[in-house]
Amino acid sequence: MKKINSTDIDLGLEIALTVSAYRAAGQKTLKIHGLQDITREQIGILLILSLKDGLYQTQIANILGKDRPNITRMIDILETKGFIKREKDDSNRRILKVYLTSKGKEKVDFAKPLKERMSVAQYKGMSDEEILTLVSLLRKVRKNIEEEYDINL
Amino acid sequence: MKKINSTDIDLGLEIALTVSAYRAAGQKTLKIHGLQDITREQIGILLILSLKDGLYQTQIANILGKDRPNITRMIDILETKGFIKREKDDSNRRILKVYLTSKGKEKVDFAKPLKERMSVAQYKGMSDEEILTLVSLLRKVRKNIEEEYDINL
DNA sequence: TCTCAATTGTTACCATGATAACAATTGCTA
DNA sequence: TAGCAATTGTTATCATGGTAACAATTGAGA
Repeated sequence: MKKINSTDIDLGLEIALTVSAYRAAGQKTLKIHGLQDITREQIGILLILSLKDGLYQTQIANILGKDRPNITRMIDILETKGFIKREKDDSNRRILKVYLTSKGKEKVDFAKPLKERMSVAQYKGMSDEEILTLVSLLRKVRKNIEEEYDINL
Repeated sequence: MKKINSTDIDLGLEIALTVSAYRAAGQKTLKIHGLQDITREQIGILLILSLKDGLYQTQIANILGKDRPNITRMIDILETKGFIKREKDDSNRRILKVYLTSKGKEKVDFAKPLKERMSVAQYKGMSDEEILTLVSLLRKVRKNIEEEYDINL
């Protein structure tokens, strides 16, 4: 039983390392299943659209916590590859609504079980209560930082 | 009181959003304090070296969970800006040991209190036990993923 | 000793994270 | 209604995340 002192912990680093693990796992999964034509981040966009098609770019950016320039770039790539299409909205000509194509729907159907596997694996040996505790504490830390530094993501 | 179901949570997204908050807070802090000549990630390297000077690049990469190409690039930048210097090691001519310059030490001395402020702020309203629980659960998730996907960071 | 695999740092390449600045559009308000 | 601020998407720029491939070096084993 190792004893940890909370002041010895670099929580930011711990979280960054966890993100690295997710990324590595995601990329390995894509490679194993032959999904070389798309990235983990791009699939994130397709997954969002599979839940709610026709979101416009800023909405996608907000959901995923990314900037608009990033979304523009990724959507460019996804459109070039034929996974999504952009459509102008007559009621507000500033926005571009984004829709999955049939090719995009196929891709997301293929990818969903892979994500599901990770969802299950990450919680191995953890109770439902522990999971909720983890998320709750994580959100608290995030809220603390956002308030202290006046950040609105 | 909102009731959350663990299957409704996208933990990967939660963690990614938390990282975004850290990044935004860090960058905002750097800007406010006029540290426009360096980034949060670069300061991370300086901080590591302030704890243990003379590490070689792969060691730094392992500590920070980054790839060697990334470290090469960042060290290039830090060396160009005069914050660190590389030195060959005669006992092993493959490695390059990295040392803080006096300019680098100044920078890290300036940055340390800023990091300290974030360390305190992030835990606002949390008990020591909660902090340890959070880290413990976070590490468990990371370990689960690393084992399931055979990842060695 | 010779050979070959592993390690270290590098380069090249692509995708993402982030900021600043811009045009087009919308909407508030004086 | 005229003007101006806010919103949306885009472009350009720099830094980081990640992979593949490479040269130099090291080290272990035949």
